[in-house]
Amino acid sequence: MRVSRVQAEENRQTVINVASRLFREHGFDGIGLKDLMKGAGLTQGAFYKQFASKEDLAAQASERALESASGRWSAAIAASPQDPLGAVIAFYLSMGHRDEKMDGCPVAALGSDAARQGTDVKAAFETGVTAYLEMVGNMIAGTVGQKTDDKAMAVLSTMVGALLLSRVVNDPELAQAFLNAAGQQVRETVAR
Amino acid sequence: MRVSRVQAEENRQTVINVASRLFREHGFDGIGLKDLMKGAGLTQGAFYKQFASKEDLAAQASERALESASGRWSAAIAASPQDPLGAVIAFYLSMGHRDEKMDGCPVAALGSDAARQGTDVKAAFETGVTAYLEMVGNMIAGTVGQKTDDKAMAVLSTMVGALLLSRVVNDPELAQAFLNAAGQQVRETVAR
DNA sequence: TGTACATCAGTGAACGCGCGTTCACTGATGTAC
DNA sequence: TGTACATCAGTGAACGCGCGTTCACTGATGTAC
Repeated sequence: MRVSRVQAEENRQTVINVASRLFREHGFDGIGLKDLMKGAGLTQGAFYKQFASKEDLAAQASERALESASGRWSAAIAASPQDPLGAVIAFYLSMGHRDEKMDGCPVAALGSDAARQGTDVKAAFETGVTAYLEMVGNMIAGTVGQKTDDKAMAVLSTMVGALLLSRVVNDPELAQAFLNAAGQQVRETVAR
Repeated sequence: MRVSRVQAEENRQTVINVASRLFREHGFDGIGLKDLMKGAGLTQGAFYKQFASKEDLAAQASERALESASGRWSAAIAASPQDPLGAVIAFYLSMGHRDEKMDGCPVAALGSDAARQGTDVKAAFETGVTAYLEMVGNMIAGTVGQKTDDKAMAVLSTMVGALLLSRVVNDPELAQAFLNAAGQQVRETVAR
């Protein structure tokens, strides 16, 4: 039956939020519309009243996931003004983050998938990644030497790569070693 | 009809080789057994005479992809004994590599997917990644300071992350900037 | 070496299933007067 | 403010399709003598 406009918009946002988590956990191809809608307390038939296609939702969910991840970075930075880099490293390069894809970095969780998607999904990632870069750039600004932008891109690359590598191996010790080595290099890069 | 044992083994290897390329291009969930077998000149019915399941093939194809990628590294290193690092950076952190997933690094192409797979696929990645690390470690051995293992892990993380990031954005200039920034940082890390 | 027979890699159709998408219908919401 | 009607978010079944897997069958290969 019909539902108020406010309720409909709320439902729409819930679907996007749920999808941003379930896509990160199972991949774009690893979860169907039926389960995505069920996660939001709706049935699959309602899907096409809100979204043009599954790929449309994938793009909006990617955007949401990246916003949410940005929020975690800025919260960590704001909470530790004396050592923002340490705070970011502590949550991003942790075994907890490795084992929790659903609420973690979308680039590590969905990067390989996103590379195969269309322009809209990549646009969402591009916007999100640019926001990450700005945040990282602000965090490390003031250091001398090499351009801040380059440093920010290198730092982000190292952190994303280490998290991804930590997830594709079984051995927790090797996973931890990647996270540690990346944290050390990031500190050195920023201090350089 | 029946085929000689030699031919059967040859067919099996062809399927693994084809799968190692098509999985990298489309993801584990993005291509079906019918197309994988067709790529090897066979029909889908023959699949279960050679493999226990699709996941079994995924594990073997992952192993093959990582071996093939390792071969490219060692070839680049062997071809440029005066500047092995430069040779590795030149092919790995290039727009050509960004645009060619099928023959490229399996960690960037399938890492997010592999993180969701079972123990066998991750074991293949772990073995391959360990081989990568040994090669990188040998390449940068002799440098002073921080442990070689840590440097190798940091270098690999940076390169994988930069390639992945270069692929999730639409803008070729931003993609190129990630590759450049990563190359620069890798050189500095190794020289440190 | 030659013959008879068992083996089994490969074929192609079929299985049940879940996918993304469409659609007729429902009934509360929103609008017009 | 109250009434009549149009709108449309959500339901649940159905669509065609391709998926991973199974299976009866084929006929060349490999083996036993």
